[in-house]
Amino acid sequence: MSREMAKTYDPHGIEDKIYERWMEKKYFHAEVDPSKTPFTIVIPPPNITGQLHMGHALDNTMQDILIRFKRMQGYNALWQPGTDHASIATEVRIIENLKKEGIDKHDLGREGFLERAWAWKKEYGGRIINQLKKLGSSCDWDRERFTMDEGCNRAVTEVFCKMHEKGWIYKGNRIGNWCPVCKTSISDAEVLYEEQAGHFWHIKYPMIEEDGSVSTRDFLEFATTRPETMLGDTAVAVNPEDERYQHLIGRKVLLPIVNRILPIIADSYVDMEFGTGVVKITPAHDPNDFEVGKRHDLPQINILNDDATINENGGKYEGMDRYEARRAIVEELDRMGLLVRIEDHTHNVGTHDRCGTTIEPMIKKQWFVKMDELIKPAVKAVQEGEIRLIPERMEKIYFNWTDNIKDWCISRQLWWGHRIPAYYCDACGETVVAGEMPSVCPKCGCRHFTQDPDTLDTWFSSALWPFSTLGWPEQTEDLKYFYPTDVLVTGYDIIFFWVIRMIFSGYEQMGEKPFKTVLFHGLVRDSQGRKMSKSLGNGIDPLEIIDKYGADALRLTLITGNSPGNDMRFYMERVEANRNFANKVWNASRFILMNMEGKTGIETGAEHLQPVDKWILSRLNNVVREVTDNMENFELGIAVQKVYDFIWDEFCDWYIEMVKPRLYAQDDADSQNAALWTLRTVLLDALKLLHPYMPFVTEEIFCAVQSEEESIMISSWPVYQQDRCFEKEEKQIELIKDAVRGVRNVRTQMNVPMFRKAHIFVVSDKAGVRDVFAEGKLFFASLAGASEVTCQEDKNGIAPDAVSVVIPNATLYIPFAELVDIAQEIGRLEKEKQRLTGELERVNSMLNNERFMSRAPEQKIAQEKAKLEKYAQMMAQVEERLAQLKK
RNA sequence: GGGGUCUUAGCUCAGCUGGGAGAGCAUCUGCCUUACAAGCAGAGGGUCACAGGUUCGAGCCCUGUAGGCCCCACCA
Repeated sequence: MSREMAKTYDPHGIEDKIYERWMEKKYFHAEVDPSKTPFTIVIPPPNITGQLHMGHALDNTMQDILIRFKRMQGYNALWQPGTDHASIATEVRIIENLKKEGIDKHDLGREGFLERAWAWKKEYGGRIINQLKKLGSSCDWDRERFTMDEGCNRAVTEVFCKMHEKGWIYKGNRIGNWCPVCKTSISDAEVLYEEQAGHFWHIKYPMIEEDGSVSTRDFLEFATTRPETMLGDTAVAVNPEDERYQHLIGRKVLLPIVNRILPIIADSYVDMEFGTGVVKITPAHDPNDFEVGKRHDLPQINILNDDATINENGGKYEGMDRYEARRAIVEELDRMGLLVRIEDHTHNVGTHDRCGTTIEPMIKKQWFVKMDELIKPAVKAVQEGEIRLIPERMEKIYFNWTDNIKDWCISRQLWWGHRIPAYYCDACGETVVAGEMPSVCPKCGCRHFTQDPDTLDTWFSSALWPFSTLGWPEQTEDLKYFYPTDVLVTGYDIIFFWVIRMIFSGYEQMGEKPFKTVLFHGLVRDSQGRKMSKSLGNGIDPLEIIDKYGADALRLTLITGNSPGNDMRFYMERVEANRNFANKVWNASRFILMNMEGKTGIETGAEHLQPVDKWILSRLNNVVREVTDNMENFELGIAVQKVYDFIWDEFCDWYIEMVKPRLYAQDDADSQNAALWTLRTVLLDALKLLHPYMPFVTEEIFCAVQSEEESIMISSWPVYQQDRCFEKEEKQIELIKDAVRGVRNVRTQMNVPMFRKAHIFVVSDKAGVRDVFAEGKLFFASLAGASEVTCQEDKNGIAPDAVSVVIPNATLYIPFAELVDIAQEIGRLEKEKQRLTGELERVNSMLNNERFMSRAPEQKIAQEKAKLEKYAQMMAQVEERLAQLKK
C-alpha cells in the first residue's frame, strides 16, 4: 500500500509528475452535462507578452482554489483559460525589438509588421500558459482561447456592427489624449498623471483700442504652463462675475507672433482666484478650452503634427519640436517685452502609461462608444445585488466611475489588434460598417473601398471575453450551459478597464450578467511595501519560489494573512513557514502509514471508538463545516488558516501524541484499530480540505494512503455529519488537555526536562471528572510525562509536599520528591551554588576594595549592593533545597 | 477638489453580522521523546492611533482629531 516516503517532503519532480497525470486523466476538462450544476470561472487573460509575476500567481491561485473546491463539491467546474493580444503593450514590445534590428515599423508596412506580431505570439504566447501550469492551475486547456482567434474576431465585429447600427458607436471629432511617440490616441484610463516641476509663464497680450489699433499701454496679463500653445489661441477668457475685467468683455486683444485678433469672452469656467483670473483659450489643445470653444463657437486651430512638432499653422515655428518651440516662443515674447515673469510651478502632467511620454490633447476623428444608455443596466445590476462585489467597498469605487462616465474612445492608431470594420468608399467617401468589405457603395455604386486603418482598444475584445470564449455569437450549448459565469477573480486596478466593461457588454449582448460575483484582490508588494517592478528590480519571480519551495508553499503564502481587495507584502519567511507546513503534513502522513503497515482490521475500528477518537472526529466535523462556510463566502485566507491550525495543532500535536501509546501497545487490537481508523479518516478529510490550497502534496499523500478514490482532486468534499458530533467527548478531552498543559508548566517551572517517574494524583469530588482521567490515564500519563495516574476523591494519602495544578473541577498533585529526579536536581543545584559563590566573591571583593568604593559612582555601588543581596538570597534558597533533597 | 482605505504584540498581518485579543516570523527557556530539529514543550510581549458618543458590553457601530497609503478629477 505505501511506497517509500522520504523523511522530508521534496516537491521536486513530484509536482510535474502529478500535473502530467491530471492532464492525462483529463480531470480539468468540463463538458456540458445537464445532470450537474455548472460552476464557471473565466480567466483574466494574461498578455501574450507577459511573464508570470506574483500578481498572476495570486490571481490564479485564488481561481484554482475556488475551482478545485467546487469540483470536489460535485459541480461541473469549468475554468476557461486564454490569453490576450494586448494590443498596445505587444505593439510597443515588437517595435522595441525591431529597433534593435534597426527597423522602423513603417519599413515593414502593415502586413509585414503583423507577420512579425503573429510570430511573436507564436513564440511567446504559450510561455505564460506553461508558467500557469507550474502553479497547479486546473484550467480546461482544451478550451484555450485567444482574443484575436477566429471566434473572438467574429464576436468583436458583430458587436461593433450591432452597436453602430444602434447608434451607440459613432465617429466624432473630439479632443482626446494623443501619444506623440506611439502616435495613437489613448483612452482617459490609459493616462497617468505625474507631478512634474515646471514653470508658470506670465505673459501679456496687447489690447486692441476702440479704433482698431494695437495699444502700447494696455495689456491683458495671464499665466500659462504651455506657452507654445498660444499659436492655437482663439480667445481670451475671464469670469463673467469678475469685476476687474467686466469692462473688457467683448473687446479684443492681439495674439502676438501670430498677429491674430482674439475676442475677450466671459465663461464661468475661469477661476477668479487662480493666477490673474485671465485664461488664454486654445480649443484644439486643451480639453477645458475645447469645451469653452464649443460654447462660444470659437475656431479650433490645430498647431501640432502627430509627432508633436509644430505644423504649418505655427508659421515660422513649423517643424520645431513642441519643447523647442516653447523655448523659442518664450524668448521671442521676452524680446517683445511681453514676458512678465517666470514662476516655478509643479503641476500634474498626463503621461502615457505604456511609454511614459507626455500626452498632448489633440482633436482627432476617433470612434467612440456612447456610454449613457449602455451603462444603465450595469449600474442597476450592482445596485440591486444582481452582481456582488467583494469586498463591498468596491461598489463605491464602481459607482464613482459610472456616475462620471464619459464616452469611450475605442479607436487606436495601431496595427496589432482588431481592425475597425468600417469601410470608406474611394469615390464618394461614404462610410459602410459591415462584417466584411462591401462590394458596392450604397450611395454612388462605386466598387472600391478602403478599410479604416485604425484598430480597436484592446479592452474592446476583453469586454466580450466571458461569452466570446463560450462560443458567442453562435448560440452554442456551452454558452447556454456555462453562462453566466459564477465568479470573476481580478485585481482592483482593472475595475474600470475591464470589469465594468464586461458587465455592460454582458447585459447588452447577452441580456444577462457575465458573472454573479467579482472577487477582488490587491497588489503583491515586496517586503518593504513597494510595488514590485522591473525598474526597481525588486520583483520576486514566482517560478523561482516554486522551484525552491514548491508551488504549494507559494500558493499558501499568497492566500494566508490576506483579505479581499487588500494589498499584501511578500515575505520569504512566510514561504519557508508554509514549506514547513507541507513537510509537517507529509510527516504526519508518513507516521500514519508506518503504523498502518501490515494491519488488517482497520475497517472494524469505527466500532470501537474511544473518547479521544470521538473528540478529534468531532473537531474535524466542526472544522469541515466552518471551512466550507468560509469558502462559500470567499474567505479563503480564513478557511485555510483553520485547516492549518487543525492539522498542526489539534491533529498532530495532540491527537497523534495521544494515540501513540495505543499504537505501540500490542495487547488491544480493537483499540488499535479504532485509533488507526480514526487517524486515516481524519487525515483523508483534512487532506481534502487542504487540497484546493496545496494540490500537489495532498495528492501525493492521498495516493499513498488511499487507493479507492483515484485522485484527491476528483474526490468528494467532506460534509458535516450529525453522527460525528460528540460534544461530551470534546469537553472531556479539553479537560485533559488543560491538565496536561498544567503539568507541563510545572515541569518547566521546576526545570525538570523529563520525569523519570512521577505519580499524578487527580483529585476531584466529581465522579465524572475522575472517570474521564481514569479512562484517559494511558495517554494523559504519556503526554504529561508521568508514569502513573491515580484518581481519587480527596487528598488523603498524598504527600504534603506535593505540587498542585488546578484545573476546572479538579486539582492534580504531583509529590515533590517524585517530580524531581533527585540526583539530577542535586547536580543542578550544586552547579548553581558554585556559580553563586563565584559571583558573591566577586561582588564582595569589589565592595571591600577601598579604591573602588571611593571612586565608583553611587549608582554603581548601589547596583552592586543590590546584586549582593540578590545573590545571597538565591544562595539561601539553593542551600535550603539542597538540604531538603539530601534528607 | 471628490472618494476610498489603513492605524491591533518587535516585524508583517488575520479578526465575518459588537460578548475569548489572535497567527506567522522574531525573542527568551528547556528538550536529538523511535512522524517531523523544516521538529517538540514552555515563556515574555498589546490602554486594538487619539478624543468623545451609542450600548449591559466596542478592536468591531457613530462623530471628531492626527498620521500613512490609494483611486478619481485636474486650475490655465
